[in-house]
Amino acid sequence: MITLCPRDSAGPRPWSHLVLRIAKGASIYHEGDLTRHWFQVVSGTVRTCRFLADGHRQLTGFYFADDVFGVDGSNYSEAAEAVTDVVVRRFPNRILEDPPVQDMTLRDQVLERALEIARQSIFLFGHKSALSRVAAFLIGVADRSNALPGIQLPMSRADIADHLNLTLHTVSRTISDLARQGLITLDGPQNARILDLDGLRVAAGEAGQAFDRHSHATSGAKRCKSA
Amino acid sequence: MITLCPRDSAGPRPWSHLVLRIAKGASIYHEGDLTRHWFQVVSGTVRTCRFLADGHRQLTGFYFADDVFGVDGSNYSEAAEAVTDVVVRRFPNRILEDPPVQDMTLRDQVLERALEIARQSIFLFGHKSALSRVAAFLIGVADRSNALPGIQLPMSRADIADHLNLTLHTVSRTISDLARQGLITLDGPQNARILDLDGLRVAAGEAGQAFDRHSHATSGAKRCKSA
DNA sequence: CGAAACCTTGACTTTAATCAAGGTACGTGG
DNA sequence: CCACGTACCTTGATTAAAGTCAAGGTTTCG
Repeated sequence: MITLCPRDSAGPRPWSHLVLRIAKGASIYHEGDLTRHWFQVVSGTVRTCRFLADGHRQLTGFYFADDVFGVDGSNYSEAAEAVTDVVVRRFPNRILEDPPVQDMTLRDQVLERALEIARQSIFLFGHKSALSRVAAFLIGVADRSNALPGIQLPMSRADIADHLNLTLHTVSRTISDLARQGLITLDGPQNARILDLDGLRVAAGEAGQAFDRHSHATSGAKRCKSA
Repeated sequence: MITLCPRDSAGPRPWSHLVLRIAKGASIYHEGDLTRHWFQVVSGTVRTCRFLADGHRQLTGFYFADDVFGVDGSNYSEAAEAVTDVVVRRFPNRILEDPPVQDMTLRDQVLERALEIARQSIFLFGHKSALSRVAAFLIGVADRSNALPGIQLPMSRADIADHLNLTLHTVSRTISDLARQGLITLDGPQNARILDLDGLRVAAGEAGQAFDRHSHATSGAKRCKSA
């Protein structure tokens, strides 16, 4: 976890930031806006999204407590919106651009975290079926919260669908299926609990137990001729 | 573009690196290996990939001349393989970890570029149909090469398929369709040319001409309550 | 208490995957 | 130089999966 709050640090130069409250559904910034700030979630859930010409919406990420978002080039390549009522810390972009004081690694930490989150999103799309994609999503959300085996799903089915490139119908059906199979249990639409994590991993195609990743004689990929 | 080659710089501390030649199909590093180095493509094409438990292969990116790859945490989260015969520069990871000399921005530049490439991969998956996904892929490859309107496709149809989460059949059919529609023309499987870029953008669902991205009254996203 | 927003499920349609066959280009060895 | 084998690409027919259309249920909030 990245510790960004200057209140808790003994460093010589506290970073000034604003704490903002944003209502559920409100926009935090738009795609194309100048990147004057970046943000860290204090509480609640944020989504980043883009709109395609055909009207489709793509959710590129969900951000929970302590997650950082809004790190981008000169203009935001995606919008950010509040999934729930949200409290965020807003940092001026400048503190990422300042010459290093002694914590030159701040920008690096933030970039690394952003890259890690982006890679997780990419990995989601390696999953072929709706079942495996939803299962992988649930595992991912569970991993990032500290309430295991509980899973909080503050976002709507439509949000999940636009994140996984499925329809809300398929998402709903698939979650119901997972519950029917006994891998999870639902206590209302926003509140799930994992009953069988290994089973869920198998459903996600990510191996529940031991798995030799070198055993795949997949077409074309000649292995072990390392440089 | 990131200028990394110390030979061309007047800086006081040239970064030592090895130039490596890697044969087509050979592995450069494996998923899980310690990240002792990162790389920059000199010539040829590299792919990064992961294997899922069900045997599926996921290609998380293609890297062309000047692109940087292999920037990761303590262990590589994906393997890298040579799509063609390849020449790369290999840099010791250490030079990213050194305390800043005066070019403290090197790591930042590399991370930013990696993040940008990762985001482009994510955006690919915002596309619903096989047609729009393939079209977006072709545009992306064309953008990154400087041979417009030509498109070099050094990777196989299977590679493209595993990158777009489609089958090689669907990729092949879709490329044929695009040619039949007159948006591109093929001169052998690895060599395409864009005939109608706007048409291709429309096929990709990314708007060929003017497009008001604020006109979408998409469900749930209340806009313009900016913080 | 009524309306709105969201979730679930069923019936049918569309899309891409699978199964299958054949074609083309390239490299190797006779 | 040609014949063969291999790897890769294309296309057609069929099947499976997800999308679409439609209806009804639940929760929340005014």
